[in-house]
Parts: sequence; structure tokens; C-alpha cells
Amino acid sequence: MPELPEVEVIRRGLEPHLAGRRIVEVRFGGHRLRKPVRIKALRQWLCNARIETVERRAKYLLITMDNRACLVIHLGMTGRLGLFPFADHLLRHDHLGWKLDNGLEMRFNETRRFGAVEIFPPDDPALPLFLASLGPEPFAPEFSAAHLARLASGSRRPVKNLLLDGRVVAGIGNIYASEILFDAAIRPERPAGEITAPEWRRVVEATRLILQRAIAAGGTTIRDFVDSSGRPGYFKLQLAVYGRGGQPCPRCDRAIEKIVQAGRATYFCPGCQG
DNA sequence: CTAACTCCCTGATAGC
DNA sequence: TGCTATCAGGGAGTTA
Repeated sequence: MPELPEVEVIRRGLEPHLAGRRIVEVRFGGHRLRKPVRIKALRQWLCNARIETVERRAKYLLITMDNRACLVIHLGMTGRLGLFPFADHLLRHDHLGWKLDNGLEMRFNETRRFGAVEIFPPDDPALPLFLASLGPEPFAPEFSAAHLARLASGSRRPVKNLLLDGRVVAGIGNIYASEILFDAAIRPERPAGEITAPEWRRVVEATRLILQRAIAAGGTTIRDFVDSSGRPGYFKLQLAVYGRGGQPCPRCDRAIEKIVQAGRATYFCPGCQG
């Protein structure tokens, strides 16, 4: 579900409520997520520590404590994070809760359990190692046409699959990959190695434009996504091609096509994306 | 090495 | 209505 814009919307919603607060208790429902939850370590490093920053890297939320421990949360496909009065009853698929010193509790709800919750102890060298393994942020200067051209050089891989590779660029998922290539007017099956420099420049511009607009609209809700206050995002109204197979292209009226690439749906306009 | 395939899990929806 | 098959926005591990 959540790609970069959705995680950023969640981050912005949580930050003012979390920064400066102390975690007083960590509740755990017992189900494993993508990996087993290390509840003992979570309690050890989070209980009685104060939250200093709430950041995002790729599709991960990074919550850093005053003891320099770092809580890392990934929302998977159906993950939700929100704040609730501690006394409110728990919902189905609420897996973890972090009770704060103001009576509210941040809760992680994840239907499909593809998400992850990890704790990095203070100064754990595994954290910078993990962060370094991720591709550049789309809004960082390192994400450039030259960067893309270098990683794509000699590759026969379809350009859409390249954009989905988190080592190439962070945070682009299946919805925005289709939207970005539509905006850049590039056919998704094109071999990445054959994309020209001007086309890569369009990809960089389109990536930033689409993600920026999506954040401003509160993210894209197809089915599950809600922000930290439980509200859906409205970027679905601005999607040009994703989920619109057979419907007319908003730019040229030709029927939008749906294909499958590496096991995932891709949408594009055969007219605009020559 | 690259890149596609498979699987983790639940729930919504389509089709019979 | 009720069953089964298919699909879903992520990512890691496996396979070719």
C-alpha cells in the first residue's frame, strides 16, 4: 500500500504528536510480522525513553530516541499507524502499541503482516549499514539523470522495473512507477539501457512532480490507506493511468493498457508513451 | 552478476 | 447464497 508519499503523510501527521513525548509502555499482540518482533529489545530501548525525531527514509519511518536507539517501522501493504486514547479497545490486526506519557498510544495495525518493526540499539552499526543499502531519496540531488543512466547502462531490464528497485531510487512503488512513466511519456517496457539522457531528465522531473503532488493530496487510497488520523488520501483522483485499464487516456483519449511486468500490474497509454 | 519468480498473509471482489 | 479463484500498493530469499 504505502509508497513514499503515503509514508511521508503518516510521518507529518505523527511528528507533532510524538516529538518530545516519552514512551512508557510497549504492547505486543504476539503475531510475527515480516520478521519476528523482538519485543524484549523493543521494551528495553524504548520504555522510559523520549522521542527526539520522526523521520522517513524510503518507505521506512525512523523514530529516534534520546538514548540514540532507533525504532524503524515499515507499513508493508496494509499497515496503518495512528494515535488512540490508551483506553480505546484494540482492533483486529493491531499488533503493537506504544503508550505515551500523555495517555495516547501509537498503534500499528497491519492486516497482511508484510510490514516490519525493528529496533536498533544506540550506535548499532547495522543502522547506517541498512540506510546505506537504500537508493537515493527522489528529492535528493544524488537522484539525477546521470545516476539513473549509470545504473541502467547495459541493462535490458524494463525501465518500470528499474524504478521499482529500491537500490536505484527509494520510495517508488507500483502505483507511482506507472504514473511517473506516463508523465515522462516513456513506455514502461523500454529496456532501461536504451533510455536517452533527455528521457532520464524527464523521469527525474516527473518523479519529483508526481510524488510532490501525491503528498500534497494526502497520498493515494485505493483500498486501505489512511493517514495517522484515519483519513484517506485523495491522489487517486489525479491518477492518470494506474487502475484505469480500458479507460480513455486523459491526454489523448486512447484506451489505457494494462500489462504485467515482473508479476505486477503496469498501466500506460500506448498513444502518449510512444 | 542480473532479473524474474515465489512466498509471506488476509481480505475484497469476481465468477460460477 | 455460497463456494472458489484471483488479485492487491512490498520486499526478501531463491532460482535460472
